[in-house]
Amino acid sequence: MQRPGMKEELPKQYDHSTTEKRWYQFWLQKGYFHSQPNPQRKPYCIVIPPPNVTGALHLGHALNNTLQDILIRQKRMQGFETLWMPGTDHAGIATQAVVERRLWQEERKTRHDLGRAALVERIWKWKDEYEARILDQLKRMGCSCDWQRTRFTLDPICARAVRHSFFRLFRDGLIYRGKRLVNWDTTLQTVISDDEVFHEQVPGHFWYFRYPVLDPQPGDPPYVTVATTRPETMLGDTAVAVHPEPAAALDKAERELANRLATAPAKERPQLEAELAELRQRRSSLLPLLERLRDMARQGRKVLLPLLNRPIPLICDEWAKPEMGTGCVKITPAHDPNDYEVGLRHGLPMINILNLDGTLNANAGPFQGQSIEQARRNVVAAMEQQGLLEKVEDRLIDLAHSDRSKTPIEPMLTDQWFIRMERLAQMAMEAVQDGRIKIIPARYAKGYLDWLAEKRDWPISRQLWWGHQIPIWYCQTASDVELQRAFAGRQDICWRQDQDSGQWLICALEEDLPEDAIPGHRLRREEDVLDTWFSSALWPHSTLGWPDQTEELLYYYPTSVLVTSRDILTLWVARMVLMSLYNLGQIPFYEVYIHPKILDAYGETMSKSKGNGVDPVDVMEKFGADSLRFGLAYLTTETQDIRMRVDFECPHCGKLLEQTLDNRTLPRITCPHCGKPFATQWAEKPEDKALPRGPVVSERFELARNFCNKLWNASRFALLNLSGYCPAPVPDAELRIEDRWILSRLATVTQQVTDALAEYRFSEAARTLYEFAWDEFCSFYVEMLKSRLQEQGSRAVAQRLLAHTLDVLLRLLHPMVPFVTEEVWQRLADFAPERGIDRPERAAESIMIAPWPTADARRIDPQIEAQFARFQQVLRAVRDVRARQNVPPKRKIRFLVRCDVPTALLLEPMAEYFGPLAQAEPTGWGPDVQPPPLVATVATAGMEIFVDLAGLIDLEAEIARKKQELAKLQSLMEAKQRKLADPAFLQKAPAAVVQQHRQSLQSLQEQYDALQRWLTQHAQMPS
RNA sequence: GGGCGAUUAGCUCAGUUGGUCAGAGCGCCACGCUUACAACGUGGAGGUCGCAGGUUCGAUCCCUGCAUCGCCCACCA
Repeated sequence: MQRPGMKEELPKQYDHSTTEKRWYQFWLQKGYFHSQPNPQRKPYCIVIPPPNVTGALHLGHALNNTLQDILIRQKRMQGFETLWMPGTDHAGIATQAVVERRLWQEERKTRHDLGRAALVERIWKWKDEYEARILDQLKRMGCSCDWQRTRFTLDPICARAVRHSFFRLFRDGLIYRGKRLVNWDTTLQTVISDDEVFHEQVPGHFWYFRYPVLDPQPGDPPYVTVATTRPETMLGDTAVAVHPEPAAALDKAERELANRLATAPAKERPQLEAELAELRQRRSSLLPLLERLRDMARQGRKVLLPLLNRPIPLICDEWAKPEMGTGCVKITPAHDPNDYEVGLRHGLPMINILNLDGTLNANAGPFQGQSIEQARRNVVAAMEQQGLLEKVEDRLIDLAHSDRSKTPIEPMLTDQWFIRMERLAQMAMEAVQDGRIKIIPARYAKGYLDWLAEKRDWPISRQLWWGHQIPIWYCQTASDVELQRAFAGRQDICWRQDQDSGQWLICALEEDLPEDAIPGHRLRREEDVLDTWFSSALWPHSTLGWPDQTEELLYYYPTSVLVTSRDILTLWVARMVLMSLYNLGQIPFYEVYIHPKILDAYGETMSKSKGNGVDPVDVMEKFGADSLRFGLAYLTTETQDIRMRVDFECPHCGKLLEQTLDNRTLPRITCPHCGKPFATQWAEKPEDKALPRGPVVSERFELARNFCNKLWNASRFALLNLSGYCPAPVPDAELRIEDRWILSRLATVTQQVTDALAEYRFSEAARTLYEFAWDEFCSFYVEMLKSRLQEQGSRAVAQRLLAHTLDVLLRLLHPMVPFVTEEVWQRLADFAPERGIDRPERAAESIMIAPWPTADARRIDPQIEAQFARFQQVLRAVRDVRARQNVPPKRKIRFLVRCDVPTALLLEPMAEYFGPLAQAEPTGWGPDVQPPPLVATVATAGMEIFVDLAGLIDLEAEIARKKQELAKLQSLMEAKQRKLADPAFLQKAPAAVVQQHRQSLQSLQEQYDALQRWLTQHAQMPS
């Protein structure tokens, strides 16, 4: 394919809209993104953290993928065989929930109305739509993924890896089925993992219930009081617990409190003292009762569970804390995690009172069929009616909610599948502990290790329809012999007896089993699907073709780095590590880079549901993809999250309106500037949707947009001045000071950027390039080339240097701003197809595949850089005087520099640049210059600059200013002198530092003297 | 309760193996459309680097405590 056509004229402003699509197509058609195993090169591979197909990408994804593309593009230029594996995640619960919600909103249907197959079909449609949108977003950002390899966690390749992993785990006894108390989401009707639960404080109550004592003996209390925040659970109570050693427990609590009090800061003391007093009070009032109850429990006494009139035992268990509540605790093993443990310890019945939809079941007796809320009210009312409600307290309750449906979690006893973590977690910990996997920044390793150290078994079954169905078939009736006969010689089938139910659990590797796989018996397939993280955990190797030993797997694995944000370090990263170690005996990646999170102006993470999410496409349409990318890289520092104020942009008048907590979820907003309404992402009603949409953008991308424009214009200057360019080596002898300076700086910057990217210091790389390109290349070098390009004699060399410097700069910038650099690269090729000042070579047909620059250490010249800094100092001083004295811009001024001979020798060759850069003309430099009578002076270290201001100067103002400066210098000098008079400093500080301070004082003294001279001289002059 | 991070100019944030590094962008002020760029140029104002101690010849940087904010994990009948 030919290079796509470019408009001949160069617009003054860089127009991203006309270039981005063109070059992306060009790259695609050239096949640059595609990677094949190539033994001649080293591999570099990143697997994308697959975005959920739940919805479109927001700025957090944009950041994640920008950083990956920067790494990938740089490594590609560095000559690695570079593969960026793209794909998306089916995100089981989240996606099904979104589709179900929409089904309900639009058609008032539940998933049961539709049935499994139809619902799954709908979700596939949703997936197709959003996957396309997501991939399009990535492409617009310029991501150089190998699209030919795009995967989806439910596609056949991933599904095969899931089946193989499950089969191996099951065969090895690492997967089991068991009754467990799980987090039940009554809305979605599925179990969710602890990690999908969030806690929220809600106002609630503390109800005190009385349970009558059965057959009270003399001295027994008539009833036992227990407190609860969930009254309805009493229907499932199977015991009341009291501490076995209440006195000892109270002593211990008291000791602990006293210890805390001893070390507590004054502020917390009153609080602690109050607690201590209360504890002592409680001891005297409650202890006899608790000890009595303890004795009763030991005797096997019972209480009567009201409403259901079920006798339940009093038991002794340490879970009942005498210092809390009433000192006694009701035990509901089937609906509370702690009670469940108690139930296991005491062999208590576990009575489930809930149906899957959150209504009460037959075990709830008269409350059957009621919702939890109804039952709660009715239970309380009934207890009150029977005189068994002692009191009610208001209280804030930390309630567990489902992250997916936002409904309160009900702990529920159900059959679930688990993975034993003991061994797997250990392996995953060791991989990080022994340094095989490096987590960057290192502080995140702790969270990873702590989480794994708990080694809690991983619940992997979900009662969903969208996902990988668990490849298990149940058979109740067959015998072991029949199984062996039916599956004789089949390596791909294994089975085990379920401990609880006694039925066979049969696992099949790749083929699904028919109902009649065992003659004379019926098999029933497990309906549950696997937790989404199960397939995500396989992502690095499943996408490369495992379980087959594909060429790709052998070549690219382990992958180079995983780039992600900290919140899924455990959920995803840890699980990838352990599954990879289990399946392949290899780590999945060498490094894990954790990048910052993007927060809104209020410090909240961005999410679509909050309404503060920003579509990167909005940002790109306004600022361009390069600006999005550069802006994000510029903000990616090691410690800070990225806080970003976002604004609505009115589609009518273009003005910005800050997004606030109040307006961010409105479906339509009326622009306060022009009074016209526009739609937001929340628009659903037809009349809202018909309005033009107001995109959400952030002014934090302006810096990057301006930078791209600056780069564009510097390039534009180059292109306008390269006609007649002729490549040739430039010998050192032909280099001028400014050339040696820019080449030295270029080499330094090359090294700095290369190092920064190697260590994931994106912000530093971006800042280094920003400053070099703007403050050095544009502000000085290009300015100084202007006159050289005008003159025939110097033009050719100047062109070679210009082309070369721009060429290197473009390559260094390309990973961050791929589009504008390619646009310039291509145009540059028209004038200067061969570039370089040592040995000019033909430039690559695309900057994407041009070699990454290497720092030429030979060019680094600190002396020249220091000398050039001198020149800049003089220039700044002259400009300063001009501005201060309000010298009209076109008026030329003259100046002298009093300095030593070496400095004068340096300044000499720069003389001609003071004209174009400062409208100034040097009339002499050296130790013996004679300043004219009326001058403005600037004294800097080692130099005194006199600007001739005859007829221009505002003497009064200048004198006032000088006096101020004098005072400032004086205080600086005094501080210095004090320091240099301090024997401790002289004795202990390194000699070099002392010397530095001496020089510094001397220089201050010179400046001071110069000012003094000027003041004495001008004080007598008539103004 | 445990852990992690932050606190620097009006705003958003860099920075430091502890010694002229107190910086950038935006905003503000003054002057300029000078033949790459007003999305620009030149110059300027603006900060006892959260507070209090400590270590050190020397602390914005290291240590301790405190305050405020954010995040993660655990947990409260």
